Amino acid sequence: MSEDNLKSEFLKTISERGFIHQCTAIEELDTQLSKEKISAYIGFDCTADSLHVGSLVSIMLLRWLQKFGHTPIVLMGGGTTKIGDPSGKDEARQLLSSEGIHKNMMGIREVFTKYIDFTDNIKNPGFMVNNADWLDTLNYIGLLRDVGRHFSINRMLTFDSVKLRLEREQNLSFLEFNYMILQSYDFVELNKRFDCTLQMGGSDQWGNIVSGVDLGRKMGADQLFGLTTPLITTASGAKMGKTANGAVWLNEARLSAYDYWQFWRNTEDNDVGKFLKLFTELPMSEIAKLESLEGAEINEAKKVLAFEATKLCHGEEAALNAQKTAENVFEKGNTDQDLPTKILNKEAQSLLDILVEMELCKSKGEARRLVQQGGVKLDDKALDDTTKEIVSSDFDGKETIKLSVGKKKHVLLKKG
RNA sequence: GGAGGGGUGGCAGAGCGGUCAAAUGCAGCGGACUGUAAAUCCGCCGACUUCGGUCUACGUAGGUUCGAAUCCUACCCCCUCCA
Repeated sequence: MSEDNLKSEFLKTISERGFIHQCTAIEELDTQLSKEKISAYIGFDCTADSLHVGSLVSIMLLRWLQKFGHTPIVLMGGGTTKIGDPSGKDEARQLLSSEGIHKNMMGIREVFTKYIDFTDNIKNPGFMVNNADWLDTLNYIGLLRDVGRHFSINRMLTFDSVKLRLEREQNLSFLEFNYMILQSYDFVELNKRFDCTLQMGGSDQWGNIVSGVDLGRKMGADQLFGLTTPLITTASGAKMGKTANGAVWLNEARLSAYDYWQFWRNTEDNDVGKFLKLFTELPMSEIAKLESLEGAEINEAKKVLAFEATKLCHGEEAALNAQKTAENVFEKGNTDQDLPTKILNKEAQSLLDILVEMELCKSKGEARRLVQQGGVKLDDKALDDTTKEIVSSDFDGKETIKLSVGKKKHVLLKKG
């Protein structure tokens, strides 16, 4: 079970970069991986039309897999999303319609094309499959006889996903109880169809994955393997992936490249090394150097992290732009054309309205409070008048002025 | 089917006729200190407001009362035990 003397390049790399939490039969898997190229998959829910950084560990894992010549399979949970995974959830999720699921799948696909090569130009192109393709047409009796008989209720009750619900006195519907069976079946089906022998996923998926491995053995599939990634938390213990504005999405429409860059730039000191290993492809030697920076110097490492992570997600150009904008705004205190801009068409426009409209505040009450507390600045001068209107004299002859909330949220105002 | 317990703000969890826009903790936001970090301290944290107030909220719908998150009735949902 040791991770120290791995032979395969893939496992060696992901191990030293901190991707491995648990793994079944790691030695056999290592042997297989060093002998031949395999196919491996990770399943993704279609509960939203984009993915956020919470899934980024999995995405990077598939990327590494492809880099080492193996074939990454992205399994879209078009079928299982209709069920809802109870793992890690206190309450049953709302069920989604087929149309909603389809729309979400399209959005997620877009995110993946940035990390995985799906084109035929290489010998191991990745591909996406939708488990609705086989789950939708399953026959109940058939499933029970072929698959259901291999599952022990006694055993299922011991899995965390189920146990927690029971212990916390939260309802667990039969529908959700079946999720594990379907996910296990997915694995066997993927093995049959594409010779897929490895399922990866987050540590919360361990139970589901192990079930799949078991089911494979019982149903006479090839030997299957499972590998999970650790749950990534920040050094202060919070689940990573939240910012002022909510989840950190991976598509531009949901979160701009600039905000994405900012998210990484604001990493806690103690996380920089960990994040560089997981979310960039920089060589380990370079990461070690960056990691050893101390005090204010570690900000340089954070910039590298932000640039590399943004480059992967939004491209090099967007990453450079974000970096330049940030330098202008934070280090030089200037304004920058790349900030979100609001064009003022009216002679005088209420400050509170602008704050809400530009999503700097959720309500006018909040905006008012913010002004009273000195959190709103116009060209770095704090405002204290809640009835203020922006008029042309505020521009002081300039084309644009900068409106800020707190230290990190900035917006440009422009005369219309 | 029977008996009991319960549904309160993003979450957890008090309140059990007026002093309740609802204690406390967590999360979040602003300020101070800094390095766009962490920790710490201070302030805020339903909506609207001409800052006097107004409105909407304690599962849903009615009722009692001058007054209800708090009492009554019905319904919905959840939990536990029994069958």
